[in-house]
Amino acid sequence: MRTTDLLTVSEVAERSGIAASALRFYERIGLLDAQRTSGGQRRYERHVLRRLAFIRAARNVGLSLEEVCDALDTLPQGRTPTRADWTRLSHTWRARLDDQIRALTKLRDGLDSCIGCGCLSLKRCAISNPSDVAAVAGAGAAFLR
Amino acid sequence: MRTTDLLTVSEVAERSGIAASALRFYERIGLLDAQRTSGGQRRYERHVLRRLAFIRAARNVGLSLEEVCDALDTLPQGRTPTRADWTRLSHTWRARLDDQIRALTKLRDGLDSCIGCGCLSLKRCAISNPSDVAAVAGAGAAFLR
DNA sequence: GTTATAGTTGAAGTGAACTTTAAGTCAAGC
DNA sequence: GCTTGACTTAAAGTTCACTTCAACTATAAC
Repeated sequence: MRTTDLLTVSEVAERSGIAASALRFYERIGLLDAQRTSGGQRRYERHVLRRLAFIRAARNVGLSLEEVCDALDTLPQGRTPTRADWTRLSHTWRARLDDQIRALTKLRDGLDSCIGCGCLSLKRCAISNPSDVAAVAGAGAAFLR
Repeated sequence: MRTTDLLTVSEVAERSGIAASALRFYERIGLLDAQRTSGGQRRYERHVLRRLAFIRAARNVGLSLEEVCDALDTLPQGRTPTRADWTRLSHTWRARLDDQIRALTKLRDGLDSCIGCGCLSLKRCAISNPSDVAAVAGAGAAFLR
């Protein structure tokens, strides 16, 4: 095994928990960079692990890869993000999480009252009225697949 | 406009908020039934609106169409579901909603502590550790698209 | 130097949940 | 009875986020 400060694709895959094929895919859509050996193999700097953790966290929060791209584009290229950078970015997530939690809670409470009243009238029922949830869904984001 | 007790596909689409193409799709996968006119056009009974409200609510809660099929298959065919039927079904949803709310809340609180501590160490951070969320994601369900 | 393992590419495939298209048919109002 | 708008079908297309494939090449350990 090599002992440089650079990581191979399978090392990054294992450490990040993201499949090698996904790493190549991310590179193709411009979400991830890699150096190359003389033979053309990828070698990753360690900071990609943080970037990947960021990407995964963002995906968990319901952002699409496109949104992650946009978010990361607002970060300074090359330097480690400052606390201010991080705070700015995380505000988006925070708001999103709050919205999702609110919508789900409302859905749950609506469900409770349905059970409680036995109304069976789904079309008037809170749970079947998805306006709040729809507002949260945003532009085509897939959440928690 | 006709004045029978049956609804056309576009009427159902408008009242349910589900596109006509989706209604045809649902019929193809066995999720929805329709009578036919002598000429072959679909005519829906009014109770499909409740079924569709159910389907939409289930989708909002994160169930896949396959799961919705399974859920609806546990309901008695033909008769209006009783309160017991409804309670049984909604238990699944309730548990799911609780799980999702818990996971999202944990994620949000982890994010708060990241901002608070300025750690920037995403890989050790609660928000980048998706174990709880992953557990909620289930079998390929798309949530809040 | 040989060999096993890990890596490379572009292109095609996957699956969920639909939507769109094309070519034609039906129903309602006048 | 004719026109207009709504309806029908099967098949192909779409989007997202990847994965799989086939054919080939590089690297590391011995």
